[in-house]
Amino acid sequence: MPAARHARMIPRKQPRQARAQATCEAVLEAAAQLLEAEGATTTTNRIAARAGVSIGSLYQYFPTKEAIWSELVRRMHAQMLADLEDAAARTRGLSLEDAIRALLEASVRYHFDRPGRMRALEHVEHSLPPTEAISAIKAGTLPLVAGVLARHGVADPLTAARDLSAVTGALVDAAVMAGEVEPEAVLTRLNRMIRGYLATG
Amino acid sequence: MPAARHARMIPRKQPRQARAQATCEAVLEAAAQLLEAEGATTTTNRIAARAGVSIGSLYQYFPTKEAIWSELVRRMHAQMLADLEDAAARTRGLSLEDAIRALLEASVRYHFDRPGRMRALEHVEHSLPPTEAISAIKAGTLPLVAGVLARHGVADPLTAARDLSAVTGALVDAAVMAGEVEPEAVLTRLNRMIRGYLATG
DNA sequence: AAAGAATGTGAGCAATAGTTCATAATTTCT
DNA sequence: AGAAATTATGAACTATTGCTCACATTCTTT
Repeated sequence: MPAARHARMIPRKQPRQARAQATCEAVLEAAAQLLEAEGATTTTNRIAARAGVSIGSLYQYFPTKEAIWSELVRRMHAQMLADLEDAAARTRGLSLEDAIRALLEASVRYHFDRPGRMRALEHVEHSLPPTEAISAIKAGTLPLVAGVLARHGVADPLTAARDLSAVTGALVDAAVMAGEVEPEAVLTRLNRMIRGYLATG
Repeated sequence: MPAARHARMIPRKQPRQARAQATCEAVLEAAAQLLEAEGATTTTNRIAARAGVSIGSLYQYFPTKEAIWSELVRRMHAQMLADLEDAAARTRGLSLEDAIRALLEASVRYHFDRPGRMRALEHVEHSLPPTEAISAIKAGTLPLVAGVLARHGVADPLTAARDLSAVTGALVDAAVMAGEVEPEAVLTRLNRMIRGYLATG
């Protein structure tokens, strides 16, 4: 990580024209592709090149390389939260089992959608200074799941929600890495686990 | 990642005297501490400094920085395998439930021992070229667990072993990150999950 | 004690890659 | 059309850092 002389803390410009917006999106998409293919050590110059944009343009909208990863991570979590909110809204009146199945389906399908990208983003997130924008979103995800669980009488819903998300992510990752391509099979196994987890006594 | 001119592929020297062995150990311990504290971007010069050794000495025994991470990861997996073998040996004649409890206990306690270091090592492993030495150890871990499961009549023991290890690691990590300090509580929840997972029908 | 082997040292090389800035091109505004 | 604002460019600067090597020190052997 050479040179970071003056450490700019805020983005330089907000894109005002559609052209600038397109530049931002191109940078983000190129960054995501390179992150997945080469990891976080890919260079800003390579990102700009793949985006078909000059390195100067990149730095007009992203103050540092980390800011690019940060925005990608933020979007991932935002998308996930939206999907979960969507699923949670549909759980009214459902049995606990069906409610959980709905939440799981949203989560599992999301993980299965672009497993490589998801993994890579989760990976960079660990080596990123925690952003307010990201923390806010993540802070919303757990209570959302916990709320559904609580409404169905699950004890210690916050811990349960935490356990469930951890287990879901891990199982899907392991399955994908082992070459599984069928979300259904993973969902079935997950459901068995969670049924056991929630079984009282 | 500047300068890597001639890309040495084999270690330079094997330590022959006790003094050299101590140097190696000091480097590895310093590297582990710095990895946990600062991540994989910590510098070789810092590692040498903390080890109380000159940078030249470090490079006498480790051809590259990655080789240091690699050896740390190798040792982690070796230790884990040893613990699991130990536990597996004790499962003869036990019920499925007790056998799994024995394996889980070994795994959970290991994860709880130095959670930060474990997490950091698992993290670097992803960004490391797969070593033969490491692959060999990992290739032994799964069949070991699968063997115990198979002996107790579990269907698809390899998948089950994979699922169980993934879930165990994830649940412990999540619990530790959330501030839990009691292995027992995590073990209890894990056992409930796994009982559900293995329940037929 | 002397030779030879093993180990330790650290200033400095070489290359990388994050970031800037002076300038040009394009779009929007009046 | 002209002015002003926005956006794009990319050569180059420079801090960083993985790693080497010529030399000094310590240990082992005979």
